[in-house]
Amino acid sequence: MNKPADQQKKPASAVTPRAQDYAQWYLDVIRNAALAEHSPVRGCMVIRPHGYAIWEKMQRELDDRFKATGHENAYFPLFIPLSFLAQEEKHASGFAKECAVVTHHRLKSIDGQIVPDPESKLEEPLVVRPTSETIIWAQYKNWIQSYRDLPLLINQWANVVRWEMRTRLFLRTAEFLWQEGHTAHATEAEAREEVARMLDVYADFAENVMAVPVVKGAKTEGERFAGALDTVCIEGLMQDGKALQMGTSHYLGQNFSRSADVKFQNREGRLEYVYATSWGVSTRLVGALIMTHSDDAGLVLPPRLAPIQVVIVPIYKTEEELARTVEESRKVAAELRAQGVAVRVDERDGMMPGAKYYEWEGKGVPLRIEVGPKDLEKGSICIARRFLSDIPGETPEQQRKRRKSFLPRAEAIASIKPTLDAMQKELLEKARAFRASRTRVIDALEAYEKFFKEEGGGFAWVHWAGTAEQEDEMAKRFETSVRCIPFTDQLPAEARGEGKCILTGKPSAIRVLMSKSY
RNA sequence: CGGGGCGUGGCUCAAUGGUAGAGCGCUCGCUUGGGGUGCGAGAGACUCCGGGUUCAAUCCCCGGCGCCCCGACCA
Repeated sequence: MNKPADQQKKPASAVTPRAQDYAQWYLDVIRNAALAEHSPVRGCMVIRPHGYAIWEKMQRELDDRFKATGHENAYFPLFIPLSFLAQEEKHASGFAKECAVVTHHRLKSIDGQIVPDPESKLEEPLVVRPTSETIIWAQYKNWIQSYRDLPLLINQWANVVRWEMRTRLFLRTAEFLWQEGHTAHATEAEAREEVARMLDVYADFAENVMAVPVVKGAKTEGERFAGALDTVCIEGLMQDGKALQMGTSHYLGQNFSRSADVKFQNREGRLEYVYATSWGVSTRLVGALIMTHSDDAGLVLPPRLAPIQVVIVPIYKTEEELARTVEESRKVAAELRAQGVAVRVDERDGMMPGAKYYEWEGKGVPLRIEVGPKDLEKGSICIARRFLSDIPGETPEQQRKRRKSFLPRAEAIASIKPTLDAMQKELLEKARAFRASRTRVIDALEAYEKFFKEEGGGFAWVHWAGTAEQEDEMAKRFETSVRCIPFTDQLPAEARGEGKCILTGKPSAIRVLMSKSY
């Protein structure tokens, strides 16, 4: 059996599914599945059409939720004058090491070499936005005078640049796409409500759209956003046992309104600085999606994010059969589209059906319909699912058979939407079951070490009362960190209650989430 | 910025101190079609760059550049 070169060479992980190798297999999948690749510009990524289509679907789902919570979209400049960044001290030092800086505005040919024209040096360098707080708040100063102007609820879809030392496709690239919400409020309470509301939006999106279960909680001081008083986040668990921060929402207090001098006159007529929040998610979510659901056959996409939900493959021998099966395929496609299902008919000629199956499975299409001469005779349709929950001991061959079902035409078409909905739920359940199998409540360092060094790791609920230095110690010894201090309702029942810090033995009121992370 | 690995047709990789070969992909023809059809023909490479050793370097040595992986930094 001949296979394409990119699959002949199986990654080591397919043979030895060691957790550590597994992640690399997924990163490999990203490339092989033609979602994205690194661009010639160091550390940047090129998102290919199939990958971008997933991001577009994410955008639409998120944008609907932002609108539903009263937000509007706007756009602010890519370039930030250096002095703006210097205004908020902690913010500036937090981003200082990772900024791209524009210093000239013209090129010149000197001795055949194209170089920045020394004459064109900018008086003040411009920073390519690593995030937009400073430039947005410089605008808000003009937009906010009275309590009647508040709350100001704005979101921006944009690209940002962070010149990281080390990049990872989808998880950390020099340039990435994201959305950043920046809101202004009259009171602290209102701003804090906004912070919580948007985190809930993210959690809802992660679980119900991405089918990735998440833990909501607060960051420790060391992991907080530069310039924030409080950072809350959602944390997901990837299949290699590492945690991934999937979204953050920050309470900024009056830090940015003070440095940008944004005051409003309250009902009593007194001037006051406004209260700020910011929140964002990025194309990293596409990485999260892949690393949560993919299997050895390639991507697995939840139906709600699949750019193509159903692919129809006509099967034929003769010209005449080709005409008939293609015609029927198009009819079925039209009927499904009328129901709002995203369908693609794969009419490529000269390609074996099997080759098409492999390709679409690799790209994560949830359902495949096969329309062949036998179906036309019997008035039936063959439906094949991308995945099923595993039955222990089952061979791939057996599962392949189990994944296919032959139904009468009308019944088959009626079953598509319910099946997609069911698959969406199953995927979340599958991810939940995986997370549960890799989650431990741990009280002793020996068990902790064993969990992370021998058992593949995952989420550990442990009591913690250590200092920032002691967090570093845990990082050095076990490569783990405090992912978040969970909201109390996020703790599993067996992890509730007081106890003693796993490292210092000091009393602790609540367990925190510890894990290795990206 | 440290530690490791690798640079050979478009891709994935072989081989050899005497200037290269396969699979896939691509083009053409036939064949085939419910899980990666089969056959034939064809196009396509100054073996990353610079220097050294040698009668002779893609191979050995030194330097550079680039890429990948692992750490520190981070969404």
